[in-house]
Amino acid sequence: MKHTYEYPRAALTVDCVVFGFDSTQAALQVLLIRRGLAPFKDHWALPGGFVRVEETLDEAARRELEEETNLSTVFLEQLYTFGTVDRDPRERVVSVAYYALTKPADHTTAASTDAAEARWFPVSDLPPLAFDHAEIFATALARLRGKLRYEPVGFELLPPKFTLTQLQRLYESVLGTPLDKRNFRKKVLSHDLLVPLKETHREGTHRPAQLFRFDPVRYEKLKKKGFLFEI
Amino acid sequence: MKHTYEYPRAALTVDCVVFGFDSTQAALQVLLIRRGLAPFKDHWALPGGFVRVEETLDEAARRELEEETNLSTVFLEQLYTFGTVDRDPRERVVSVAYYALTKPADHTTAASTDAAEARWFPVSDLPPLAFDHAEIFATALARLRGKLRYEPVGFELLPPKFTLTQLQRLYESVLGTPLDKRNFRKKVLSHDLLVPLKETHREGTHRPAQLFRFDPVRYEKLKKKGFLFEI
DNA sequence: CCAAAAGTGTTCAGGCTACACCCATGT
DNA sequence: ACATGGGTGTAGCCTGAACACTTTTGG
Repeated sequence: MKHTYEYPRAALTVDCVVFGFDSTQAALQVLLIRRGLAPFKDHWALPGGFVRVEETLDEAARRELEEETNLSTVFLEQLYTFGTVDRDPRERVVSVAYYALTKPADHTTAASTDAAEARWFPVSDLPPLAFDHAEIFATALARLRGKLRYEPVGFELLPPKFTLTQLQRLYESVLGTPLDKRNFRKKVLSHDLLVPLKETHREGTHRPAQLFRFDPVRYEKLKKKGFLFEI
Repeated sequence: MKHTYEYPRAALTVDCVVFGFDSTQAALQVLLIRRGLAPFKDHWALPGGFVRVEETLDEAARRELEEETNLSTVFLEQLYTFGTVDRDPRERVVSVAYYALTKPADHTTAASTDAAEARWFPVSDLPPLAFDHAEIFATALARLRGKLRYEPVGFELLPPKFTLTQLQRLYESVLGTPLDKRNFRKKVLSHDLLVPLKETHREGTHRPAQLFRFDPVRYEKLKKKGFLFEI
């Protein structure tokens, strides 16, 4: 069935910048898919696709994420809308970009899916991207950096149980600067949002590390009182 | 001429939240237009309209602003894209919202224009708005509050020459809290971004106030060195 | 001389930075 | 016993908050 309008209309898509964190390599990563069709056939691109007329933008982003990368229940937030006229060579396409944060547990399921090839790349070493996806990615990374400083989103990138060193490595690789161990620990613990568990993380030939979990309930309470995370 | 597509497409619009500041009343204001057509006929709404297929989103926002309110050369930044399915009763409409900051000099020209009636309203006393424009406005105000704390955008709302008291009143009415006069002056002057002029602002029966201007060149230099405004 | 807003410094407390050593474990 | 990362405290500095009086003008 065809659809006819008085004036020409832009096509509307969503694109997602999906971040993941590899604790063993202490590297921030992005999920890309390889395009099977022209234009930019065989190039790497952000997962995304057309917005259906009966779904919201958020729903479209979540649907595409699930279809293309098999990820669900991730942190997802709208980023920016890209609307230069020639960003797609075929026709006018306006894209609402989102960024997503995923926990490592979801990673394995992510790669093993769908028709298109999906792969994690370290943000420090990305392949050339299709369309204006490099610009979208840069915007997302800048946003993640800003967000991480003021809101506790870092936990979205770690497993439910994590060590303070893992958290510090995450902050360091996102912000791109080394942080002082003692000051970092003092600061994050001072917020009283991390609950120490009765377990430890043992790995390698050294003292085991205390495991913590993030307390989202307590965070919601603090937020209502006009609280800033600030690290 | 008709335009036909394989799948139904959402219409794409831009809407602008235009802020102004009335120094004499120390009140933050928003520019609204009265709708001449259904739906929401005679309701107040944000200025905005359809995005043409050959113009970028930024261009569309600027064009609508000029057509509907006769404002040009204002600070304009993309805010958020609103895409719930039923936000427009007629059909699916996705709206890219912008917010704009205008200097008082532009205000007079703003009201006296175009077919539709345009008026400034204090943000503390808005009429009911059409569509989901109340939500868009709330998002814009929150964004302006955040932005003002970290970037020197306040000057976009003041005339080129202004007094420190005017600047303080602006901050107070946007942030919604009274500020300490001495601390405020110390802080803003410490950034070294305000240039004292050889003129004073005389008004009423009291000591005249020093006039300042903002130094955007110096700001650009500082910004490159990773500087934060922070007030 | 009175009313009204402009302009100006100091003190105190709390947070940020810098910094070095002992602890628990596996081999 | 040694190698490896885990874990801890303090002192100086700087920044933010609180706070009251003098100055300049017009009427």
